[in-house]
Amino acid sequence: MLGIGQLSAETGTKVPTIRYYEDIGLLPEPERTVGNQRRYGQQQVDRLRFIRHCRDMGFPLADVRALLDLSDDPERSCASADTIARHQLQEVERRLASLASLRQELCRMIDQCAGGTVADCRVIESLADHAHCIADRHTTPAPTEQHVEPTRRDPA
Amino acid sequence: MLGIGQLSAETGTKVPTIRYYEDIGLLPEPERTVGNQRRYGQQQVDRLRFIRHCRDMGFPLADVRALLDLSDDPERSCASADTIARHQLQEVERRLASLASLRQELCRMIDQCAGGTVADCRVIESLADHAHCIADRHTTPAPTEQHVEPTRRDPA
DNA sequence: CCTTGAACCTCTAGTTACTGGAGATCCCAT
DNA sequence: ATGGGATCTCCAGTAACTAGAGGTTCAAGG
Repeated sequence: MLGIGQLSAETGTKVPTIRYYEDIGLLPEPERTVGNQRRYGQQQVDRLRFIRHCRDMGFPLADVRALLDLSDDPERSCASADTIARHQLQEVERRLASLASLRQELCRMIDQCAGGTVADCRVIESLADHAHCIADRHTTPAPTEQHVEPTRRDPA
Repeated sequence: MLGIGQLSAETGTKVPTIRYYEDIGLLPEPERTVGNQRRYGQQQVDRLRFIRHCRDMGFPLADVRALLDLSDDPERSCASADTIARHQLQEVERRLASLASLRQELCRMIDQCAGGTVADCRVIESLADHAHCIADRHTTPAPTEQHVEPTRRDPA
């Protein structure tokens, strides 16, 4: 049986995060010592690792929850798991595309900056230059997108 | 002079967002009608467009604030604008790289799923399979990274 | 056996960048 | 004068944690 600190070290999850997962019902309430401290068994360790791996893959917690439900019931068809994963892949590809074009614009911006004062700085100027994005904006009613992936830690 | 709704339409910014920018001091308090309603002039329109464009480029609001300060004072050197932009570019490239590898893993996961029940689903299995990420985790103390870009709306 | 200090407990509040709703008020056209 | 849409303020909620205060508990050393 591990204490919360050990579980934290074992899975690379911060202690408050573990308690947070418990709060929102992703992790079941663990056993406690007489002194009210949490003790975790192997099952919990595995479950938390599953969660973390999902998060590393960019799945939002709602998806993680769905995937956990699925994995809790091995008899069910895995079709939904597949669907969730495919959806996530699409999401990732969408983001890749948008980041790529963003990169381009940033590069262009930076390349054009010759130094000097703000008055003739291309970076500022091209940020102030908006014609195209306004046009885009008005031609596309834009189904507002919300979800963002947290890149929660930096394994660099 | 525009009302807040017109400004909203003009810049593709939701009305509450405009008020929010005012609250946090990105937009100055506008004039008001006798009836206490906001009226905006061209300057404000430009400023809001600048902000939106920055946001579209993925700059966090703190950076937007810095860029606005710079553009308010055209005599200053544009070096800091350049620095901010370069930093943002790095950030974007970091994210691109991480998304690309994520994409790979998702693809691999999905390709291996042959259907059937959860018991032999590769998606679930490979999410449960954690050996490598744990290893990674322990070799890199990881300066926890925080900031996340919100991709605030979807011009797709 | 007792003490000390690290690890643990709960609870609250803060982060980023908005978004949504309630309930009241205003503006403009008919 | 009136009706309805736009606007006002304020409060709360979103995702996914993170941080701090102030108080216990555990394990090792003396």
